[in-house]
Amino acid sequence: MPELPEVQTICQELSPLIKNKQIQHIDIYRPDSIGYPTPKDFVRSLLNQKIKDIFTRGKYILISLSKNKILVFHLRLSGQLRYFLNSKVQPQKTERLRLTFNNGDALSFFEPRALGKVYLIHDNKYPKELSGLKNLGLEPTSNDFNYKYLFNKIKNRRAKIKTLLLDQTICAGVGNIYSDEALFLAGIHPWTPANKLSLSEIKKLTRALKLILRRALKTKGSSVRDYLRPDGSSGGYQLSAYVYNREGEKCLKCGAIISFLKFGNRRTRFCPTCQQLR
DNA sequence: AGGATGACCAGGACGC
DNA sequence: TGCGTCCTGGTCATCC
Repeated sequence: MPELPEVQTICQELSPLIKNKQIQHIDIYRPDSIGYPTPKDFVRSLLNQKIKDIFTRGKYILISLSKNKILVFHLRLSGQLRYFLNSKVQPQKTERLRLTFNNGDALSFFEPRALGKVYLIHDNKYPKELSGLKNLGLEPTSNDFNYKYLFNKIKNRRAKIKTLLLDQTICAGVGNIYSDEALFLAGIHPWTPANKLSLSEIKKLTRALKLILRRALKTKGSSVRDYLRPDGSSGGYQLSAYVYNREGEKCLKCGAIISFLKFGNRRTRFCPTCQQLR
């Protein structure tokens, strides 16, 4: 799943490839992957635009264009952005959108499970389809995200800390992988009610989040199921994960068997020894 | 309002 | 092999 490190890796690697290129041709293979506006208006507004910059907010990838337009990708669970050099490749089964540039290269949006979407918006005006982007909290990698910020956001909340780490209005960019990893590193049980955490635990958790995300960024993200970098290569974080996707295996700290809990269809991995519920 | 739950979606894994 | 069923999870709508 693309979370902050994956999304930032995609952004970093695409940046030198797409900047200053002009969109010469647009193929929409699946119109309902266009979240806003209508596919017709999407094509009309996007055609012949030049790419100025690419940046990220939370799990969103934003590409700024001439005429104050911004192209926004949200990859959800399984979306991929791929860059093809001078491509004449036939459209593939899970390909949703392809932008072909003036030099023949192409940026392509793949989304096997069809939940991810692309939006074309004007400036910083967010249509209702993009309320998630408007309401994002701070990213744990930013300097403003410190233990005081986290404490203030969660001190009156009785919800499980795991749920609140996934709340994008609190921790922008954090998803299932890195919330599990950070909770392990901080020695906190994912089911702990947030208001029961001590200040020192919140400090620990803040440090753990920053450390994990930095490490994941260095290894170019986690390729567990669907995530790939724009050139099709894999990230490397999954090779050194503490708990994510390691249920049934031994804890790297204490040797206990990594377990998991479920809420809805989400799976939370943890070490029953290192992360005890008080 | 906060918290919990289910819907969305389709590929892939699994069982018979 | 082929078919059916289940699992997956970020976000949003819905309900209590």
